[in-house]
Amino acid sequence: METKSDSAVPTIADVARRAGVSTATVSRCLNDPSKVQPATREKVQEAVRALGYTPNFGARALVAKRTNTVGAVIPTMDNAIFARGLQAFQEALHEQGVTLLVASAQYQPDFEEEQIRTLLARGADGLLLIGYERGPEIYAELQRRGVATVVAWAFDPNSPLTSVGFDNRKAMKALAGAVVARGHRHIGVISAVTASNDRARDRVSGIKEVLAEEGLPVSNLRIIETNYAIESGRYAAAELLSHTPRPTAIMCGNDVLAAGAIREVRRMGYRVPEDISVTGFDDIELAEICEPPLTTVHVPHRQMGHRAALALLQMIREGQAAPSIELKTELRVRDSLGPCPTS
Amino acid sequence: METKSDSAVPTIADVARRAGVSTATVSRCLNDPSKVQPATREKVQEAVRALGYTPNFGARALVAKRTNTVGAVIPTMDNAIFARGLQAFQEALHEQGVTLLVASAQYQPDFEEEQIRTLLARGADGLLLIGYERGPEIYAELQRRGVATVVAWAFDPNSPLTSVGFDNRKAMKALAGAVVARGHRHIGVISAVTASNDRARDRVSGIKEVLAEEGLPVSNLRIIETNYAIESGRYAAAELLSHTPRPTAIMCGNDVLAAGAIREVRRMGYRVPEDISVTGFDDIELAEICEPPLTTVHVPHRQMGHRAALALLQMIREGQAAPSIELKTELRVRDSLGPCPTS
DNA sequence: TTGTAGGCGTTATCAT
DNA sequence: ATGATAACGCCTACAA
Repeated sequence: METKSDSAVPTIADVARRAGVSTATVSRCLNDPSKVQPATREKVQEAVRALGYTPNFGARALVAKRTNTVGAVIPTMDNAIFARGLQAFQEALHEQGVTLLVASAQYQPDFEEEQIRTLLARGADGLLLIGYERGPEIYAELQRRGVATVVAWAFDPNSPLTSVGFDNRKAMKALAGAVVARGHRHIGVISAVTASNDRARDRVSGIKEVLAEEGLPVSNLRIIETNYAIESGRYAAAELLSHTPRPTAIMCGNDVLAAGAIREVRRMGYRVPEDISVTGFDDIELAEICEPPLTTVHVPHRQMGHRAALALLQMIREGQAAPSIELKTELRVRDSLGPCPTS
Repeated sequence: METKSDSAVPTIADVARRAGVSTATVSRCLNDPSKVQPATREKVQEAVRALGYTPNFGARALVAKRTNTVGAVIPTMDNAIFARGLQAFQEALHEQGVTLLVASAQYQPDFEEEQIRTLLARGADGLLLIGYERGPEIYAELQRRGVATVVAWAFDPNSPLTSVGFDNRKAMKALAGAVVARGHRHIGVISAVTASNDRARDRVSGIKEVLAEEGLPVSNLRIIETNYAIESGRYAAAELLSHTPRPTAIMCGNDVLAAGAIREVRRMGYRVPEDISVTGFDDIELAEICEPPLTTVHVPHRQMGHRAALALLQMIREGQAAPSIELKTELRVRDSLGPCPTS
């Protein structure tokens, strides 16, 4: 048998009792200290401290509308691609007293839906999602709940959803242009699985478009889809190089795949970039420590996270959509890209 | 003026009304379907679907004891060190219908405390923490709340807290032993900031102990503390190599730092490992794609995450501490470590 | 098997 | 400036 207040989690009532005031006063003390006299405020704060009281979040969320929490559902935590942007996102939120809760969807659409619902049920005031691609029911649900939502890592001016990101297709086009300009005609592509991944799909489209514009047949492209991992990049590279005609350039959907590809290409005895050029996407730290350093598309991850946070906070406060923001990516031409070897 | 049920978030009452039953029946349907007749169950489920009803988490947490949520507070999301283990942790939880919420503490003790409280306030049934080092008040709070807690990435058989991890000191001793055995006498160390980071401190201790056992003066060690980033590894390496006597081996607190160090060492014109040996810690994917591949300590990240999840779930269910689990690390000797050049 | 009703901890609306 | 009290949405005895 336990007495109620014995070593249990204190409630606002315990604090009120100890401070000799009403629960309402305690509540005011916590939420708007200016509405209570310094003397009583002192008493309450002392009681709070002594008891180690923390407001029950559930109860608070039940009656208030705000939870000061936003959720982010990212495809994976397994590599650094989303880490930098998310870090900046969190920093900006924290400055405004908002807590970030992160859930990973492991690149599985139905799992992502589940995670979104989880965050919603927990009263997230806003949501950060990666890319546009998901079922319409989810969007309907978000709208019905009036949950502020920002899409990042993608940009679509025609979508009703606010996005803070960049045009993946355009970015990859620029890179593919640089590759083709160096004489490469047969290009291997290592992409993420494009089903239910609009970013990956857009990037591949960008490459295809460049080839089309150059009057090159799509058959000059050999595309392998795989999951994001260094090992996958190695396997894919090995396979690409076993084909005839052998590609002289391998364009990868991100830097992680590219790092694996470079490694494998060299292991097989080819030189980079003299024999084979390799490119990445994202410009994470890894890109610079590759040997040779990776030619890639620089994505302003921190800026993206920061501005996404500001947009989301604004939407939460004002209760209406904020304008989308297109961020510019930049080509980073490093040593992994060279001219096509004359065969 | 809005009608209450108009396009708002549905409550259990809405579902009950639509299904023509009481709220209690709906609740039972959701929590223990076997306690309600198939016919009514059908009606309720149809209403749930039609309305797109999701139970309000706050309300549920308020009255029930379980939230089926566990939280993890990790030092950073910025690199892949914790990613793999966390991924496995999440997978194991998800299999049991438990949701993982992640918060990052950015290697700041007070921020970590804040994040822990946030998770607690949100009713997390259990917590995964990294390392032992934090204030006693937090532990008191955890105990008072009866929140199941598991410490990972560290192992201390003497702590009352359950840990699922490995002995950082011992692991690094093994590696340092291998370095010294190859004749290295002057060793540079690039460590994470050891203040409030027991793992980093233990690793450095491991190196010191080996030197002591070999009868080498501690002054043969030159230690630089820095944050975890590839760039930091580069700067630190540059500084280490500018000292006299120049170290012949650089031991790093993790693979990320080591990758940066290798890059810089080579950029400065030294060969690895002929002139300078470099070692890492963790054995993340990066270790294998380094040039040359990194000698490092292999940490069974996925196993650690998996077993931490099982231990935590067990503690939540049984309401008492589970035994700690020590995982074995393994030396991975790759090309970045070579014999000390005879000077 | 199903319905009724009380209470979980908090905030907000009224009084005082 | 402070206190009483009615919600908030859900679960769970207890009743029927």
